Amino acid sequence: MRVFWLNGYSATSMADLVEATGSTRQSIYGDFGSKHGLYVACFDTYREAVVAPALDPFCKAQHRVAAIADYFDIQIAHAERIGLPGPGCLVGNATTELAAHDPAIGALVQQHHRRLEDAFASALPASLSTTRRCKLARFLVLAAQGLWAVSRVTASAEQLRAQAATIISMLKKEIENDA
Amino acid sequence: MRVFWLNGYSATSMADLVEATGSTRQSIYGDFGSKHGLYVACFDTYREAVVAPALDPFCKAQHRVAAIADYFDIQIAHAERIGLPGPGCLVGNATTELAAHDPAIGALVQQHHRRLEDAFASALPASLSTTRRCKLARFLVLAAQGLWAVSRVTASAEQLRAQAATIISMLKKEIENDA
DNA sequence: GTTGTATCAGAATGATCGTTCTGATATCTA
DNA sequence: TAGATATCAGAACGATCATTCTGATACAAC
Repeated sequence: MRVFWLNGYSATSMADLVEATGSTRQSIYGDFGSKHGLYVACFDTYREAVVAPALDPFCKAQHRVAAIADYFDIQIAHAERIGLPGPGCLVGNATTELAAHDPAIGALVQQHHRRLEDAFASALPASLSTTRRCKLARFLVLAAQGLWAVSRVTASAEQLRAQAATIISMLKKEIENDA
Repeated sequence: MRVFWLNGYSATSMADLVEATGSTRQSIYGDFGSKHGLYVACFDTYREAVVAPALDPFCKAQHRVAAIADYFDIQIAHAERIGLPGPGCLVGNATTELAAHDPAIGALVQQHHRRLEDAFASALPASLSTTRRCKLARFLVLAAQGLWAVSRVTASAEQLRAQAATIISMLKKEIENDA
């Protein structure tokens, strides 16, 4: 997963995957059928191991805008730990590299966006209308994608934090204005 | 350029390029030296043929926030004309696919970001402080990247326009708040 | 008309790709 | 211990990759 995440699908060879997993070609083909099958499995793993924990706070406490700020903070801290410029978001990378040409991946990406959007929407104040919450949540999904893209070219975690702060600050102003 | 733009670097073969250009292998290698050389040349062409015209209004009239809205509108209209889901932004695609592994491309991407940031900053009101304008301009670069990423998975130009409208609306609220 | 120079399509090249096959080694069952 | 079953490293496969080479064709100048 880490290799796909960092290098993308096309630039990753089967030899890279064998080396990175410490497994064998035979086992990989036995378990996943093909390079593409392994990629899809990595996509699932990413969802469970990276996305789900990050979205967990959104389920536990609703209507808590701070959860959104936490989400960005945690993701940036994670990127910083891995090293910047970093791999960004596996789904974000798949969006630009594969989504248009691979319907299966395209569907997974859209599903991920919906999930992220729902999580963001649930964190927004109950006082806002559903359509309003939806609109802001969509904006946050877009902002998140932009942030991971930037994280692939910048070495500065501080810049990412500043960007996230701007996003959150703008969001709060929107909410205040609606109230 | 169009082939690289749509399919990315790795997924584009020399055969694809020969077919798309109507040229010959020999000519391509004679003029650009390698696939990579051609890609860099396409990057330059993209800058001149796509980015420069889009940024032109920013040079002509400064401190005009409407220029930012126009920028998004024009780019979305262009994407709609090409067909959605579309190729997004060549630079944005290069950011996720190549920037981390190819220093030359990484530098070009950063340079593009700076140029975009400067353009956005120049459109913001003179009443704002330089640091404030810089911060908002950086946000807009991030938002633009997010928007082109979304444009690679959505078939709806209307959704893109709605997203752009949200961004502009938030920006205006920020500006009002600062005044 | 002949010679020199581009330009051309397409074959050749070595490398690498994803995928499969081949035995050898290890692990388990009885 | 004997036999069946996984698991292993690595060779082999055809396809495709970027790149180079080969002649043939078209056009230039003299």
